[in-house]
Amino acid sequence: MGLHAPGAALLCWECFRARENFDTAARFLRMMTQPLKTRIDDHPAVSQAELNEARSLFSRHIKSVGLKHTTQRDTILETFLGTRDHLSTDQLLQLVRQRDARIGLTTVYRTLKLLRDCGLASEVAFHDGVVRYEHQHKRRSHHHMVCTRCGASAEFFSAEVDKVEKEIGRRFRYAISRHTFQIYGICEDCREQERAAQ
Amino acid sequence: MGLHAPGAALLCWECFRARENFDTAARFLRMMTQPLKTRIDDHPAVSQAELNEARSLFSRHIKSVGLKHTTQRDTILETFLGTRDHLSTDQLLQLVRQRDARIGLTTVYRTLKLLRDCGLASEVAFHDGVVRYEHQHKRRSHHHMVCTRCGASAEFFSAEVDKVEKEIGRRFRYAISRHTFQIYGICEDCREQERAAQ
DNA sequence: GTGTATGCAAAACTTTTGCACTCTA
DNA sequence: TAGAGTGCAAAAGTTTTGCATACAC
Repeated sequence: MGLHAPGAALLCWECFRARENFDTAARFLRMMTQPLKTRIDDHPAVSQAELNEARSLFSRHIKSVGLKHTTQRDTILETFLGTRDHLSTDQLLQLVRQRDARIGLTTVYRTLKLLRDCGLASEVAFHDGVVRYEHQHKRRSHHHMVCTRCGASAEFFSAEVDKVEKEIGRRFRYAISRHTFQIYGICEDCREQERAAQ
Repeated sequence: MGLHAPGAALLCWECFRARENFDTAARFLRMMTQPLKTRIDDHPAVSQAELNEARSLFSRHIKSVGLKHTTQRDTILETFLGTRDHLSTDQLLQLVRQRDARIGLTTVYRTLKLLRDCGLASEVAFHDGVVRYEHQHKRRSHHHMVCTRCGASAEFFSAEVDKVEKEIGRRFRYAISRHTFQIYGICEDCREQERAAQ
């Protein structure tokens, strides 16, 4: 959620309401008073073996397109694989800098695109103005259920959806590379808070 | 596709390749030499009756949140309903200005959000950095098949996907509002052009 | 040594906001 | 006529680019 005027959070309800419609104001206040929940998934921590495999996949890709191996790219790959959330580039930068404070934002942007190109990362759009990435190495096909109030996201799996994907590709004669399936709604916790607040 | 340096298209192949990896360069050149294809759907032109219905729905929404009816909002609604594509705010602005040249970008942004809030428009993200809108009035639930080379998009329908949506909502106890399901791939035409170019 | 990678600062681009003025109800 | 809407210009926020320097092969 791009927050263009951070000071706005300090406005009182009436002033805020005066500028925005009721819904927007209410949504914003709720957002400001709740921490962003983390991702729910079935994804275990990445093992040493998997890390090595990912590293060699990355190396191969880098060589195949005539680029070079660097310590920064390695650090970024490792940090990325160590996460479980859907990360914005900036969030990843913060984590990367805990390992090497001199790595720049641009490098993270460029490396994430490389990771995307070789299939280790995939972009997820949650309709809030920022591109997020999740790692994709050896993960099974999955989809997202997103709460539009608190930002919680849960993953789910569905053989039907995977079947539909193949079928539609065949029907339209597309060579399919990937899909994104997000369901948006309001989670139980948020609905309860809402009920309690009334 | 946000094109940050329009001059880049004038670079010769070697210079461009020197700066980007092969894939990026190739994709960019293809993109620059092909017109964006339009949307394929089952959506007939909006009838006068539907237009009136949409207008009254919009009016009701506007009143219910304490806002006011204006000619600009009317013009934008009508223009929007007259389209069939997935429009960026800027594209819609161009169309709107054919009817009234004095309407500003900001108003279009604000009005699209109102239309989204009352369910007449929905946001579609095709992973290219711009938010697009499509109109949603009386449309049946549908999903998108997108070509990542030429930008063509086709709609498809699937009872299974709709069933999965309900089922997942129940399982996670979410109150579902909407979903987005996009399948990405390369269409037959682009694959043929690619084969021919080799 | 040649050419790619990096990091900074600046630019590009989309979206939001502040404000003076206009219009709706 | 009070309060909301509009359009412009400026700001905010994300992503990309230019360039001098550092590094990999």
